Amino acid sequence: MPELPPHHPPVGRSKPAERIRAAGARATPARIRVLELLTAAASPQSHHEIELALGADSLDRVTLYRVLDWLVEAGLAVKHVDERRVWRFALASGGEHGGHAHFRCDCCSRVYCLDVPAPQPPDLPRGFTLARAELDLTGRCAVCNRSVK
Amino acid sequence: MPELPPHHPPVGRSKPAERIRAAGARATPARIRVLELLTAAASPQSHHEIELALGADSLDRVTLYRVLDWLVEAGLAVKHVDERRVWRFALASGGEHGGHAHFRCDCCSRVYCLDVPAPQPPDLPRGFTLARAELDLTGRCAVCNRSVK
DNA sequence: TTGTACTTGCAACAGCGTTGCATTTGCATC
DNA sequence: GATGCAAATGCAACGCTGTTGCAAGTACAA
Ligand SMILES: [Mn+2]
Ligand SMILES: [Mn+2]
Ligand SMILES: [Zn+2]
Ligand SMILES: [Zn+2]
Repeated sequence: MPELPPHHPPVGRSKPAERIRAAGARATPARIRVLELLTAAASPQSHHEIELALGADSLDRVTLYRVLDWLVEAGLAVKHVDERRVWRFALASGGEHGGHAHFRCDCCSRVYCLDVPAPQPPDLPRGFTLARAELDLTGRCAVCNRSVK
Repeated sequence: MPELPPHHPPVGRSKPAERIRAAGARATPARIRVLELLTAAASPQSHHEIELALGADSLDRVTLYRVLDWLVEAGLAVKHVDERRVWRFALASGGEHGGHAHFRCDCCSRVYCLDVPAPQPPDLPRGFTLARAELDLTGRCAVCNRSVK
């Protein structure tokens, strides 16, 4: 097994196992596989989509929920509800989906990353604290529009 | 019972029963009460909140779901999921909550109407059609911030 | 290699919403 | 005002997404 190179890549880009240990937890197969999968994903993934992607030798349902929750707690992932009341998970801001807007298809529920910058956070009433400001776009995607032409 | 005045008010503002019949359905007590309630509501309401507001002589749970769904189908209301994966209902765009942004508290899940104009809808990729563009703000509200001081 | 706290898997559960079906009711028509 | 019927309701059973409790297994520090 090769030595680590003298200079590690930045944490946000290091290997899954390292990133998990850096967050103070054990690098288990479950966490590694899920983190790899989210890293490769082109859009936010639902629990169900991840289960399918993991294939036959999937994790236990509950374990997957716990892995996903841990990734969020650890700051490695973010989760949002989609218009079907399902959580969708993506790498956290340092990762992929922090700086741009997303489009959610009402019909197929797919999520698309757009080349639209995140909106300017507005002033809030006294006493409020902002965690997140997102431009939320919904409608029908090209795929669905074609099939109902 | 007094006669109708010679000029009706515009449909969007007429009495609940009229608005319901104008949408081609029967003006039942269930629909009238729920529509009145949404008209008076200061922010988008969940199924549960509406049940509580209706009080002891509430509707059947399922009937309330069906009334709410009908209101949406008929274009009289809009529904969105909140961060707890619960549907929230508000009068449709002609109504109250079309022209401004909302703040959702991650802690208590309340929805606040803000004095921030709705965002400019951006250009979408070819083949996509936009149904809704919303500025989605989340964080902690003043009430929750006070109680955890 | 060993010990232990952290993870996992399984079963049971909970919340929110939906479906099927028998009964009731708004309202168009007479 | 009475009549008839499609539309709306109430109730029970169900489904999907996510959670909790607990015994068994495992990563990794020592
Ligand atoms: Mn994205
Ligand atoms: Mn509003
Ligand atoms: Zn689509
Ligand atoms: Zn709050």
